[in-house]
Amino acid sequence: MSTTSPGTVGAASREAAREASGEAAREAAGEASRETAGDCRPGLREAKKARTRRALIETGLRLFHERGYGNTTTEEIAASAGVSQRTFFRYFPTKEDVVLEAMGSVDEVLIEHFLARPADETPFEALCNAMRDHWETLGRTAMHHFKGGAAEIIAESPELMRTGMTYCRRRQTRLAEAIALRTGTGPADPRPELVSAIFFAALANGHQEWEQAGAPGLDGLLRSFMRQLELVPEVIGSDWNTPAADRGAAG
Amino acid sequence: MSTTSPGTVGAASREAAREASGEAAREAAGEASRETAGDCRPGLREAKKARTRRALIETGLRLFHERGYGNTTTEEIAASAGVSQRTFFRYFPTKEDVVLEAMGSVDEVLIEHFLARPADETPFEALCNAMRDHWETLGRTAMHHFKGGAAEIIAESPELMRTGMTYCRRRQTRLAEAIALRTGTGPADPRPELVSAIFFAALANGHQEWEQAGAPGLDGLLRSFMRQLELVPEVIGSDWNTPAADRGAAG
DNA sequence: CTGACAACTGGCAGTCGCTGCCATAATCTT
DNA sequence: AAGATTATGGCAGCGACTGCCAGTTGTCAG
Repeated sequence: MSTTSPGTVGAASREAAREASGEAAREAAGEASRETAGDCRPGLREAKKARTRRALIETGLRLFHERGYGNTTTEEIAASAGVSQRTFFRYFPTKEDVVLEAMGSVDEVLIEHFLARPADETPFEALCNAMRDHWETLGRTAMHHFKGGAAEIIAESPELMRTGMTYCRRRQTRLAEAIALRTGTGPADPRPELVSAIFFAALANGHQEWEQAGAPGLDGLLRSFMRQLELVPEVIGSDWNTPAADRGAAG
Repeated sequence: MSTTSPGTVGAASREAAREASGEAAREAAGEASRETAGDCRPGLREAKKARTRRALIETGLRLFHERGYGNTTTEEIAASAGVSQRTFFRYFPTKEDVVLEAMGSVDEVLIEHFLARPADETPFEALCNAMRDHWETLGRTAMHHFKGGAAEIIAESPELMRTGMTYCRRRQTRLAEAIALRTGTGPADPRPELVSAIFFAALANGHQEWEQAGAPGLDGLLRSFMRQLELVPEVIGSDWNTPAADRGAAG
């Protein structure tokens, strides 16, 4: 993977582990494997696990923010969270997953905005508008209180942002679920996943553009995001069939 | 020093190295640093480097194909190519780059088909059609001779295919260049990069779908690719604004 | 041809992500 | 409280990747 790579038997086991953690992420604080059905959390064990998980994420983000993602080792994160490195890797299959999971909680806010958009909007339109709504929320409220707190830390750390964008494909499924929910289609419909993939691809492009422009502030990032998103229909539709040389080079 | 870069610490240096190698890839066999300008290849040194590079790629692909990507170490590749591991990493910043570069040569064929498409087609349309042309070429000619040979090896190894798709974002720029060439726009136009990103995102989705279906043959992969690609305009355009529940849950 | 200079290479030691294994301790069950 | 589960820590180890230094090889002037 980007920062490192797998040890023993290669990529296959990694992928498996990653998916497992993906599912585990959302059942993090509940869901006994016993017959104690539903929401009742059966005990102290689960609570402790949830606490450890949260501690890992918090200290992880903090350290990433302080010394940079690449300059923070998993051992340091584990130690700062009061567990062993071995335990760290029982909670997160890879180091990136700490960032990804934090980013996931940010995505949830986006998803809420997305689901709140008027029903006459196309899924993709709703996504674009939700992005703008989301950003405003981020800029207004999140800067003040420091509760869930992932958003600001990520927003303030270009390196974290980059990590989150690099692996954005792994965030796509969660958004696809929300899209499927909104449109009412079933899990066999490939379209939600596709819109989600395109959305994130556009964001990744925007992020890259933003970095190449010298990362001119967070507003600049939003502008890049929105520009790319707005370009998508133009570029896919029949608008852009300029055979050659229309709006001059460097246009 | 074209292939390597002096890493300092952490992920940032990694990224830098990767981009450096990306540029180096295409100037692999030429370009002295002296004032001997142009195409003249000034010597034995460059030739040797090119030969080593090719050897690394060939043995790398062969070993990946034989024992799997994850079960092949960089040390084995280096040894089989007759160089040290240290030298391997002077040619390729990461192990994946071997696959990526091989895949790049496959992409070149796609790009040729793309550039050969009639001018009245939208860039995205041309891309879709080129994909189909490309695949036919792959299935017909490449299976017979074993010259450049990357295509078949990759096509026959799901693990390599997966690696290539996982990091497909790093292939996007080359394709974007071709798109810009065809449309005649300059490097400041963000649209080629965006189409390229969307194209690869759709492919990645198709690949994922294909894997989840149990990887039903290469024709199945092409079908998944094409299906996703064809869905893109439908999903982005105004066709799909089903507020809720139209074509029944479960697809 | 030769010697200075630059680029290329190998080897070593070390860091870090990540994993399997096993003994121990904590929690849950009855 | 005994026994069955499950979480944890520590250790040893693999493998990707890097910096450093010394030795080799191609290059180019004289």
